[in-house]
Amino acid sequence: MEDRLSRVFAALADPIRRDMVARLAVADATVNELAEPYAVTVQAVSKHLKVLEDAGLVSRSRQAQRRPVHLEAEVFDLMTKWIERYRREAEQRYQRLDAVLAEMADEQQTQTLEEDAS
Amino acid sequence: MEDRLSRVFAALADPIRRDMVARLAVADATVNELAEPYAVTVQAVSKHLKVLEDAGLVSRSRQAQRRPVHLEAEVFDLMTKWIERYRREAEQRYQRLDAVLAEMADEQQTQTLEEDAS
DNA sequence: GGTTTGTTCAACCGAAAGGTTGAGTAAGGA
DNA sequence: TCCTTACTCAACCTTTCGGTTGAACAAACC
Repeated sequence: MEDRLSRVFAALADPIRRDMVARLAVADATVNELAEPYAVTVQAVSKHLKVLEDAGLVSRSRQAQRRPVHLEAEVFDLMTKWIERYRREAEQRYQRLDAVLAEMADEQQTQTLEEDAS
Repeated sequence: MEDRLSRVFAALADPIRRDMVARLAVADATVNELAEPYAVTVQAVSKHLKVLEDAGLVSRSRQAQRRPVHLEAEVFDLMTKWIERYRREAEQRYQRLDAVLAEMADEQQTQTLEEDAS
């Protein structure tokens, strides 16, 4: 799974990682702060952060022994663009189908009216 | 990974599945049609489709022996909403930081001007 | 210099993911 | 009825994932 988009989607497929992203949207946090609410070891959280970092979703600086984690909002654009593109196509197709069905209904009604008239 | 959002993100973390979604955005297709371009067996593609179906991204009907696959565009909203929510928060926070930095720069300049005046 | 705090690295484990082959089912066509 | 087409199920294999424990490193603190 080497490509960027795959890494980003995979990173957000985990509930703990999504929750960390949600919390990081509010404020930067250290590894220990992030680990606190979850029923897993701090090492596990450290691994989760590596996944998020490899996906480009977060960056880490250094502050004494602490490694504050910061959310990188730009990466979200990648996903949004991908999603919106295909959703739009699919919706347009759906609307075309609706149009075709409406046209067929119209024709049907015209036929019925002609029958009534005869 | 029982929750809906996790299943959707996980489903789209695979390049083959993302490509299938891209093609299904253009037109419905059967399992064999979908399998054709990839260097994997049709059974593997069948498994991929099950993943997409469990995530609610596609639905399947029946047409003689064929099982046409159809893209369900609504599920994309779930993801988009999630992404946009946290991106917006993170961006606002970034802009607040910008404002603080700008303010600090202003104060710095004011101080410099005062020093110049004295 | 030794200890505490914050974090990562390494080795391991069980479960799930993504692939295979081979057999089974379901429905049209000869 | 038999054959072919379209697809799924079952069993298996290998790699990755998410977790663990235990040790190591890095920087403050006493």
